[in-house]
Amino acid sequence: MIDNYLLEELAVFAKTRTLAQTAEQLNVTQPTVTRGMQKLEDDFGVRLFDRQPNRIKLTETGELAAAEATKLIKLNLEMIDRIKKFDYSQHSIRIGSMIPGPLILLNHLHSVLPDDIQVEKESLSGDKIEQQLMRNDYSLIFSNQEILTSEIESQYVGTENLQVNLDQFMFQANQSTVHFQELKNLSFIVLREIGSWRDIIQKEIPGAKFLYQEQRDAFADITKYSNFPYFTTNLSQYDTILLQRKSKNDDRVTVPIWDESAKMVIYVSYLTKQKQRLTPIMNLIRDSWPN
Amino acid sequence: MIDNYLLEELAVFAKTRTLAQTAEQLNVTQPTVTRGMQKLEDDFGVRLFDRQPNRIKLTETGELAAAEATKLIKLNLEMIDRIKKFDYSQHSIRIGSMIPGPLILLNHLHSVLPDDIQVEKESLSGDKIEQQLMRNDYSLIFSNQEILTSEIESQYVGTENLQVNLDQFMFQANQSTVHFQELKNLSFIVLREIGSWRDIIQKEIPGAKFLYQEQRDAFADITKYSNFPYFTTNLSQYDTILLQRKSKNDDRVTVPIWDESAKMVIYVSYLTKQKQRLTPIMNLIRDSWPN
DNA sequence: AACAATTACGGAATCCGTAAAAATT
DNA sequence: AATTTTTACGGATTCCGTAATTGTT
Repeated sequence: MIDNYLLEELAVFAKTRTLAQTAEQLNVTQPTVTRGMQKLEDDFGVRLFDRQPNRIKLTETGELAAAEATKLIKLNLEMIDRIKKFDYSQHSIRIGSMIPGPLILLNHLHSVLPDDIQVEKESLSGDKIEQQLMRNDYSLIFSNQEILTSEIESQYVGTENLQVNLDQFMFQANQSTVHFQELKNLSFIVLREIGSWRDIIQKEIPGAKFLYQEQRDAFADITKYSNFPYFTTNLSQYDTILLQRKSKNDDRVTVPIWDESAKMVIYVSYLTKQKQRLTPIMNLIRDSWPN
Repeated sequence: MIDNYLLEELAVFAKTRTLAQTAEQLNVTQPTVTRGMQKLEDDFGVRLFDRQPNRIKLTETGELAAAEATKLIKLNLEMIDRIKKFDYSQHSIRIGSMIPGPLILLNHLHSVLPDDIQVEKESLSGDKIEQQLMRNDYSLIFSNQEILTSEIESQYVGTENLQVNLDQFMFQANQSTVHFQELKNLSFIVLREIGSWRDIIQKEIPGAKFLYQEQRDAFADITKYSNFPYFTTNLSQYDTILLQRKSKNDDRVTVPIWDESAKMVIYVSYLTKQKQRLTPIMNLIRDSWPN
């Protein structure tokens, strides 16, 4: 078997093409790399380099070896990552979500959550839920997808309903519910990270304009000093930042949106192997869900 | 990155389940393995073992790490093998064949073959020609298959014709040619390693019996002291062992078999990348082919 | 003159084996 | 009593950096 530090030197050399730069990139001296490549040839029992007094280059075999070495190093690092993440998943629970709603609820439940498990929350993008579970990036992922594979399953946790907050003097604000159609051609302030909701509002409201805002506090400010409508959901009642804003004078009226596409069924997905350990927290969330 | 010798210790421990046996299997002492596994945990930054004063076992994370380690070691060894074989294929030519005919011709050409390339000959079984070329197990493989992939191609080299050697007093021996049908219910002596020919004679000659012989010299003896018919081909004229036998009194008559299935079209397959280097020897063989 | 690779030498880090200890079966 | 793991200590190997050499551009 061949030592990894030699494979790494070879892999770097294949990029830099000189021993000096290889040494620099690895924070060692040139003689170290020289000896390393000599040892590598000795270990392989094969010529890997064409040597001239002032120049060294890979043979064809050397090129192949370098390519293989690069792969092996990558695999080694990926293995370490897999193991660390698996270990982490054994005593902690990382929770991700494709939409912000469940994370708001989790923040609200923070004090009730068990102490022995550490809960982290993060917003996900892309539809790589399966991969992220399989890689132990997360133990629980909330989304509007129900997943069932040989190693993954999902549970229903609740429904999230979109609401729009309208200035009290707008005529739509006097209704008990509203349809997307009735919001057409309006301009809205929207937080950038709202996951799957973004596609929905863009698709369903004709002629609407959206002012996307990255930062949450800036978003709060803009809503305060303007009368643009903005969106919330039935989970927003647990949003502490939003509650602080509400307490100050927000003259908007919250109106539920009645369309089917404004109702999102939320599932939580997880590795079936971990079901037992995750059941309590999933039950807690489902039980705490509004309505 | 994690050193391979530690991964190997872990992989072996996962099999033996005790540090003592691990040490024995690796030809080191127990303390070495103890320290190794401690260092491994330290390098990973993760608990891999449940330890009791007299007992040590893998945690779940440890089991995963051991499985991954086993894979990585295997990949490392396979890589070394690949590189050695590739290197060998750069300055030597290994030649394999699915049928013995071309190898007989090659033996005969031995003195004419270039000296700077070393030619080895071996009989192959199975239909893994592509794999064996891709792995650089062989540079040239003779068979009755024409292969064309993105990296492999084949060339026609000649046709091998089956003949049967019959006792001169048998009525079929008086014909200039013979059909498989006319050989029905006879018993033949056959060398075990005749590759694709075996299926053909078994299929085409009704009610025939075959006395298979492993060793070539024993085969020669049996033919000498019996009058069972046996098979040759148009390439057998270059078979030195067979020629020696012929010179002594073999009263058999060689009769070509006329069926289409007794004519085998022979191709040589190789990596397209190596075409240029292999062309001379392929031309030599094709030019030396009888007829 | 500047640069790249190699060699020589001494030091430092790592890895290993022996011996001994601790605890279990 | 025998087995298994662990610790302590000293030695040996290996690996590295500095300095100097060779040869090229």
